[in-house]
Amino acid sequence: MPKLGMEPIRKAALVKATIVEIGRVGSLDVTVSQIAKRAGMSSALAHHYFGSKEEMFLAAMRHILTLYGAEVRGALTLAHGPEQRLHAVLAASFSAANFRREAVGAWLNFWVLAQTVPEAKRLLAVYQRRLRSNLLAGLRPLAGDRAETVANGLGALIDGLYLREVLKSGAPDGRAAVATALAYLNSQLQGGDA
Amino acid sequence: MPKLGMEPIRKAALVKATIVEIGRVGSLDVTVSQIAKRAGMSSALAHHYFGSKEEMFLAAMRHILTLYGAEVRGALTLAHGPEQRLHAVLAASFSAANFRREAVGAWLNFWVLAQTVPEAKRLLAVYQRRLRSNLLAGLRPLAGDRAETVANGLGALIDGLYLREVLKSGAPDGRAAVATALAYLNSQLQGGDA
DNA sequence: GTTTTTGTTGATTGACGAGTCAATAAACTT
DNA sequence: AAGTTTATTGACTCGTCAATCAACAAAAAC
Repeated sequence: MPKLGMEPIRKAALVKATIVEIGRVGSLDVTVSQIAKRAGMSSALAHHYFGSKEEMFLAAMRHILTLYGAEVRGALTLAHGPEQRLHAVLAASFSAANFRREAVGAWLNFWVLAQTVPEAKRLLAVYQRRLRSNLLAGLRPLAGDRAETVANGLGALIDGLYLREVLKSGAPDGRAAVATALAYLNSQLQGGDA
Repeated sequence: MPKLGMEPIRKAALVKATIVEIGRVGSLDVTVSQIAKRAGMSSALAHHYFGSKEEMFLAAMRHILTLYGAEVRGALTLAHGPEQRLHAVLAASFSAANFRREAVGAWLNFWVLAQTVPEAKRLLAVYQRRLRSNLLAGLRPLAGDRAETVANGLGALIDGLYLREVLKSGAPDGRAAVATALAYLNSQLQGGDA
């Protein structure tokens, strides 16, 4: 009973399942069969649509980055003025969605993947450039020619805070992370060159 | 020709080989045979001494953390006064040794491992506590009751800067990372609560 | 209405890998 | 010297898994 036009549906289901399985197992040691089963199809079909497991990983990574980008963009449309825009970026970075098991597993493992798979490294670079550009847009009116420096530090701080929240024992606390990042921001904006 | 007392020698060689192989492959997808071969013995012997691959990973992680701890301690003995002590911690965190392929592979993969292996998470927690305590010792004389807050941010910033240096395309630049961290520090110390 | 395209899977291939075991040998113990 | 402990490995077990293939089915095209 082959309904036509299944390809996008199947692919979307596989991408979703890939992310869920990576989160469940906590590593890239997931089998195509596991993924396919969760997506409700045979492993042969998964190979049919993606060709290889690595392609599935990369598609999953693209999806994660797309989701994050959409969240940031959504938050930005509601923000007025540089301060609010910066706050929106921070809030999106530490949103509950990013602390779900699937997202955490995806991010940590994609960092590992970026070491060896050039396309993964490229995708991460795209994300970092976008984050940087968003930060700069908010920072330039506030920090002038120091905007670049502050953006560098703030970008790294975001990643570092995320890592800590994710690896610590209790439940992650996005609000605390936002507060720490804002404290950094304020002191950089006040202090001048220091 | 079994010389006695081989156990510590073999174990040390295996730990070293484990770290090198993880760095070479860029993931935990290394086989015991690869590790054993690099350490100059049969895979059976590796199993004889460690029992399982996971034990090898954990021993390697302990070793990496020990090395890092030693480097920090070494830098601290030469430092006089809070400022120098803080600088020593930063310099040790972004030393050339930590940017070698093996160390990078180890850290990234241990973060992943910490998601699912409790002992790995415990070891990382130990490292973070030590880093925090070292930072606090330097910060308390300078920041008073804000030392805790600053230490939190600085610890996260260190991890984040490391991640960025490691994932970026060119050669990592430890000096720039130290500079960024110092800028954070100075503005936090000047600005007060902001 | 036959050929082509799209969807789908069970079965298979070919390879690899963690962990075990039996066997060998040298050193220490008594 | 007989027995025990330590060192060491080749061969093996048992399992897994990515990727391929042959085959079947339905829709679309011609």
